[in-house]
Amino acid sequence: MARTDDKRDADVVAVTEGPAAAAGLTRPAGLDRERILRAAIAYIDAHGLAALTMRRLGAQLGVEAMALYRYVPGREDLLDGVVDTVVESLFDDDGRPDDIHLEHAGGWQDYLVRLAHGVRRIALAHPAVFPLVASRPPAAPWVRPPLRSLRMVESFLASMREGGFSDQAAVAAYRAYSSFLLGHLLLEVTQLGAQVSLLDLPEGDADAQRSTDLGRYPHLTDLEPLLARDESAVEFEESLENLLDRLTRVLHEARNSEDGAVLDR
Amino acid sequence: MARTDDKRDADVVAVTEGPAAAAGLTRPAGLDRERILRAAIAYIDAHGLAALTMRRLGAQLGVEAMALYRYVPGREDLLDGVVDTVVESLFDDDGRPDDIHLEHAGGWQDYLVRLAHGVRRIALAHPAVFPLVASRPPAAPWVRPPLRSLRMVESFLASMREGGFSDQAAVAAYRAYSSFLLGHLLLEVTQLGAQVSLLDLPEGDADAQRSTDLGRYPHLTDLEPLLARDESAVEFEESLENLLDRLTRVLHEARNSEDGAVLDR
DNA sequence: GAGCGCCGGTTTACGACGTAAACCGATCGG
DNA sequence: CCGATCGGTTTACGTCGTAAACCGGCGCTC
Repeated sequence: MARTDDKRDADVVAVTEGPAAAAGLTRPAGLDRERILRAAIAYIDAHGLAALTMRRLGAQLGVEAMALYRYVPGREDLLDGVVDTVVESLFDDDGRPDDIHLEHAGGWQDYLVRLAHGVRRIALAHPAVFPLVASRPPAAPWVRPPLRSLRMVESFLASMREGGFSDQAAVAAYRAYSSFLLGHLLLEVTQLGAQVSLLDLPEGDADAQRSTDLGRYPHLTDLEPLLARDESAVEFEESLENLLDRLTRVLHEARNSEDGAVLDR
Repeated sequence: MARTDDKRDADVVAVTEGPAAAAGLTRPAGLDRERILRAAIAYIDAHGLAALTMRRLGAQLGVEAMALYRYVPGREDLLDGVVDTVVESLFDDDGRPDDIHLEHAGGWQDYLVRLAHGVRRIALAHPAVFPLVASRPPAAPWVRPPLRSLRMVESFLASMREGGFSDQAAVAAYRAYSSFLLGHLLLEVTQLGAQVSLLDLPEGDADAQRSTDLGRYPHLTDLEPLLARDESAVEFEESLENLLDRLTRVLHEARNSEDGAVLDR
C-alpha cells in the first residue's frame, strides 16, 4: 500500500501532541457517535473511502484511533452508520424545494420524480459513499434489488399501492424504478472520480439485526415473498427490449426530420 | 514441452517443500503471467475480491508472495489484468452460440442483443470481478459512462454508425445502452452476494498508458469530444420520463384488462 | 571445463492497517 | 476519602503490500 497512501495529508497535523489544547482547528475533544459519523463522511468525500482508516479518522478529530471504538464497534459498523446517515438525510433535512417527506402529495408520478431527484442529489453530494447505498440492508437482505434504506422502500411501496398499483405491479415497479435509479447513479458516480470495487460479504454473524424492527414497515413485510423473488432475468430482457425500441424510434425520427433533436444532443 | 522439468521429479517438488507441498493441489511451479491471472480470477470468484492478497495468491500457486512481482508490477495492476482478461473473454472464447465477434452480422439490433447477453454472461460468471468492468479505462478515462474494454466501445460505435446512426446519435445510444447495461448488471451482481464499495482514484501517475495504442480504435478517437461530454443529467431525465411512461402504461393496461400480464409476473 | 551473468524464486525488513487488552487521569456518588 | 466508572491513551499482535537483499542453478562465452 506504499503507493496509494501518498495523500497530501499534511493538513491533518497531529494536534494530538501533549495537552495542546491550543484551540486548534481540530475539535478539542468531546467525542460522540454523531460527530464521528459526520467526520467520517467529510473525510470520505474529501479523500475517498479507501483512504479512510481508523487512525486517520481519529487524527482528524484530534484523538487517538482507539478512542473511536468507545462509540463504534468497528470499521464495518462505522461504514454502516455512514450510509444510514447519508441516506436518511433524504427525509430529515427539510427546507429543500424538491423534498420527499411530503410523501404522496401530488400523486405517485410526482412522488417518483421527487424521489429520483432527491436520491440523485445525495449521490452527487457524496459520490464516494453512494455505492454503499445499493447494498443489502442488514434487516431485510432479501429485497431485490438491494436498497439500504428500508424506510425508502416502504415509502415507495406505500405510494404505488395508494396510486392504484396491484401488489404484483407495485413490486415490479419497484424493480424497474430502483434498477434504473441505482444503476444509473452508480454509474454516474463512478465516472465522477472513484473506482468501484467490492468487499466480500461479512455474513456468518449478522443475526442480531436480522428480525428487528421491521414491524415499522408493514408494506415491506407484507410484500416480502414478491420482493424476494429474483426476476432480474426478465427485467433485464424487458428493459433491453424497451431500450431497443427507443433507439429504433430515435433513429427513424432522425432520418425523417433531419434536425435530429430528441435523443442526440 | 509437456515435461515440467527434465530433472528428477522428487527434487523439483522438494524445492517448494513445506506444508502445502503434500497437498498436491498446488501446482509445482513454472509461474507465468497468464497462470497468475487465471489463478487470481478463480480465487476472487471463490472467496471474493477483498480476500485476494498477494500472499494468499502466492500460496495458491505453491509459491512465495514476492515471486508474483516478477510478472506483475503490483496488486493494482494485477487487478487490471484480471479485468482485462475477463472482459476480453467476450471476444476470445468462441464456440458460444450468442457470441459477439460475428460483429455486425445481423444488423445493429441483433448485435446489441448479443452483446448484452454476452456481457451479462460474464457478469454472472464472475460477479465479484464485474464491478471493476465499469471503471475508467486507463487509456481513455474520458469515456462516459466508463467502460473498461475499449475494444468493446469501439465495436459498439462501429456497429451503430454502420447501422445508420449519426455521430451524435451513436454516442447518445452508447450512453443509453451502457448506462442501462452496466447499471442493471452492477445491481444484479451486487445482490448476488457481494457488497460494492470503492477504492480511491489511483490517478497522479498513470501517464505511461495514457496515450498508448488507441490508434487501433478509430471510431473511439474520432468521437472523443462527444464521448467526453457529461450528459448524465439529461440522460437521467430522459430515462426517468421514459420509465414513468412505461409504468403508467402498465398501470392502465392492468386496469382495463384484469389479467395483468405485461410487467407484473 | 571454468567462470559468469541472468533468471526465478526466497528471505528479510519496513511501515501501514484493524483491533484486543491493559493502562491511566480525571470526575463523581457514597 | 475512596473506590468506581468514564474517556481516552499505550502497547501489542497479526496481517497487509512491497522494497531490497539474497541465492541456487541454467545457459553463455572463453
